[in-house]
Amino acid sequence: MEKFIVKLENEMKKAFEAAGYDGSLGRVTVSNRPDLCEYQCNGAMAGAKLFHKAPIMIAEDVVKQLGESKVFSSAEAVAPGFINLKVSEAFLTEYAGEMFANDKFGLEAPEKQQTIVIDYGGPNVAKPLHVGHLRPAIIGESIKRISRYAGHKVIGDVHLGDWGMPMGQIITELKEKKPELVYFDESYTGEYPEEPPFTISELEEIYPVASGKCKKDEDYKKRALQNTKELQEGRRGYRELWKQILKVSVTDLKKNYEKLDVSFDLWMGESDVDDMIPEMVDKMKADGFAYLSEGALVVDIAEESDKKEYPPCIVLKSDGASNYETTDLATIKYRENEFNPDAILYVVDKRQELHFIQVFRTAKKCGLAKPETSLEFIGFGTMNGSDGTPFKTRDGGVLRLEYLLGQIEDQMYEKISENKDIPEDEAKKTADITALAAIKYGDLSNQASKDYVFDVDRFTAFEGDTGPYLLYTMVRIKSILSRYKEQGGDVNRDMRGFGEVHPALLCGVPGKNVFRDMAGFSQMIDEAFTERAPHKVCAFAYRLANDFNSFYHDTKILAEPDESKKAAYINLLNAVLEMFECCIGLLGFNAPERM
RNA sequence: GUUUCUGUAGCUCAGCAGGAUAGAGCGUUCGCCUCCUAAGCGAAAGGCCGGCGGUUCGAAUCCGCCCAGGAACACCA
Repeated sequence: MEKFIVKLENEMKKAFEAAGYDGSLGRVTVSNRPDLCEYQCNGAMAGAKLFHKAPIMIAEDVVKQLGESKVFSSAEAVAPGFINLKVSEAFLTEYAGEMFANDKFGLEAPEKQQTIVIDYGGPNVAKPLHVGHLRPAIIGESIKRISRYAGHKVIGDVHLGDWGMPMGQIITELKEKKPELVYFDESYTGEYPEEPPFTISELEEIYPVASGKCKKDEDYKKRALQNTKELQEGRRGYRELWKQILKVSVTDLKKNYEKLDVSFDLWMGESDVDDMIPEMVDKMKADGFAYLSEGALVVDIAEESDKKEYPPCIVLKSDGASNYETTDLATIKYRENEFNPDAILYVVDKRQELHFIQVFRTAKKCGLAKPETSLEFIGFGTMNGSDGTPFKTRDGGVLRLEYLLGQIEDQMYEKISENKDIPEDEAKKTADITALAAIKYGDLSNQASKDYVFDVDRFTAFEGDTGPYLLYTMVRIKSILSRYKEQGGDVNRDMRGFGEVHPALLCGVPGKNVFRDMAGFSQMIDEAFTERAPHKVCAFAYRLANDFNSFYHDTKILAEPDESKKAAYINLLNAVLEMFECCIGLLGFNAPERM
């Protein structure tokens, strides 16, 4: 079904054309002067030059045509040429009825369903998730959900860092510590044990040790490089050991992502495309794109329109080994072969932009990606502490994600248990839900590309424009609905009832605002999807919550003596709640029953 | 140095296919719980939208030049 604003625009277009002007002038926007009108059209001013006429005259001509309009209850021309509009309640009601009778609140399926691969997360195996992994997980997950809701086929890939030097380092350290392990016996030909030779916490300890030794000890580093090479070349024991590293690590990562309510369709990594590399590289050479420069195999990516010099893309290092660019290129090729996507989105730290420019250009130039595939870099900004510098623990180390999460959950728990008399296990559960909402909303309500300040105190304060505020609004609705049910009311009402909505719902300004907010839903989804902008969902939900809370404040719902009016209110509550559920679902969190 | 991003209220941020009086939240001040959860609602104070020019009837928004801060700039991912 057509978007609400489009319906308004169509009405304006007709009026412009009937008055003898260009219909394209009839663009309608939500008013920036709510004291004067609900919607506005500034087309008369834009048309002044075109038609050599004073804007106010054009506006008046158009307004005259709207006299009979069923869409607008009022339209006036205001100096210097604004057209101020209010929608008719009948029209709004009709739209709302239709909206709730349709799936997804009347959101139209896309003209063409796209296949979109989203690459987000990007954790390294054998290393715990830390605060740096929070943003890609939250933003990527939300973009994935929004894109899917918009009607597209979406594949989320965690894209593990599971290949290369760190793996060799771990093997080296393990060999030093436990040389007796069967994995290191080159003459061994039997089956390898099922049980991993380490736990996740042991594994997590090994890597920093190995990495530290590499920096100090040249000889150790050489061995690590050698072991990396042997792993990549397929030494049997190393491969088996590596599989164990992967297994233990992925199990742990899944557990952690699950806590964040973040999930991936694919758990692939850099290693998965390793065997595609030789062929890919050979072809790049044969086609004349890749050549040796300073020992490394590179592809030039400079373009005429460039304002600065771009270094070439290094496809193979001078020792012949692959690097980050190599696996990313092969991964593009893999995704093209496997999914034939319309777009591949990379939700990664914005500091990696140059790398992705290199990879994208190389992929297009060498035909790894088809020309029409949209390769998009969605860079997010740094998460800073309240002092404005990158988020660190007090002693300067990286903060593990689970500690951060736990810390916020604990604070939430305290707050909840001091406010309300709730059983302990429910309080704990509610605290976890609320903490996640606070973190996710706090992140997503800012534009992804900007750096943002992660202020634990501000998030746990949860007043104002926060996730918990949304949840609180929802909980209030749920509370009324359950009471209504206790009193014998029918809560599972049919939303089609809005077709004959009770006039009482719209007569007050707050009620009408709630309806107008909801009517903008499909427009908002459209923008959030095309602009990859979850913060639009936040802004929408926050506005709806504000307007709903005003309505809530001056409407006594359960105390309403007129039963039909009360039923209409309940209908509205159901509708608003449903829309909230949808919005927070797109943002990646849930609401508790009570808080 | 080059390129690039950012600069909006004391703080954290929206707004940027140009439009009326630049919006929120926090914080500050003042109201509102005999009433469905006050994690709420209502109101006030607080701004030469980094600076200077330009385009335009009209600029936070578009263009140019400055200033300040961040980031990236070939074999780490």
